[in-house]
Amino acid sequence: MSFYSPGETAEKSGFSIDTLRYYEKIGLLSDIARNAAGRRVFTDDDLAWLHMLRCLRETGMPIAEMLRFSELARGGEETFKERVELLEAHDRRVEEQIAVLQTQQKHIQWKIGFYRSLA
Amino acid sequence: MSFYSPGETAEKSGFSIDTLRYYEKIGLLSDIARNAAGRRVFTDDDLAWLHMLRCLRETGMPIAEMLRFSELARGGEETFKERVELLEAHDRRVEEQIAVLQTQQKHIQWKIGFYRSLA
DNA sequence: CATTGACCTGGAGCGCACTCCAGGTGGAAT
DNA sequence: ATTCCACCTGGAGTGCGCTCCAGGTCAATG
Repeated sequence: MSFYSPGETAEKSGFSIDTLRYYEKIGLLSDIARNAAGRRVFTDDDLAWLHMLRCLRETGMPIAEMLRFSELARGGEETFKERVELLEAHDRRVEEQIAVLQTQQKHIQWKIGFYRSLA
Repeated sequence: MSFYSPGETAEKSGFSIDTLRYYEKIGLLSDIARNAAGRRVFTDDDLAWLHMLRCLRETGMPIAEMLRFSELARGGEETFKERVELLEAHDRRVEEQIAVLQTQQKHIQWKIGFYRSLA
């Protein structure tokens, strides 16, 4: 079990088949193997990479930046520093997002309490 | 200081003038006063409402749902229950968003550590 | 009196991230 | 043998939330 059809991959990665095709087309996925019939065959490595992409997407990284990260990931060790910098910058943005959500969530909860107190 | 020009309102609310006009047009803002020249005049109440809208937007509520909330807010006390339900449902989504961000942030931080350990 | 600048309107345009579609292929099941 | 299904391609379309534009008004400033 280390090769996956597009359907299986969609299920495991949480991206739709259309999205997988789209990601390959724009260069987020490279060197996806094909079988004799021209169909995509995904490996465990592809799945791991998709897992990373999912993590970045769910934390709001724009596709343009994921593209930059993919380019770096295709490079060798000499891109480690830049990859770390990119991820650290993103990590700070995620931190900020969480802080905003927590602050605003307090407002919402206060508002709920306010309505409750009047009802 | 209880009347504000569109420019001041944009500055205080964090929405652009274009967005304020758009929000009025689609019905998120109602009964915005005008001066003799036909220009918008915002009140402290408008600002408070914009603050609420900002809170909902920053926590990812879609405009369609904010519209629903505005309708309820234009209603009287008899809509309190529904408003609370809407806000509570949203609160749960915000909770979920925060959880996702925190989980994924751990992955990012792990990845940073991983690259660091190889460098 | 001319210019400037903030604002007005209706409507078009944009950026992002998909998502859908038409038309076709190739292998497996009935 | 034919039906079915998952998949293929290039390209068009979608939904969201603004953002920009042309052309105009009005009050204040130099």
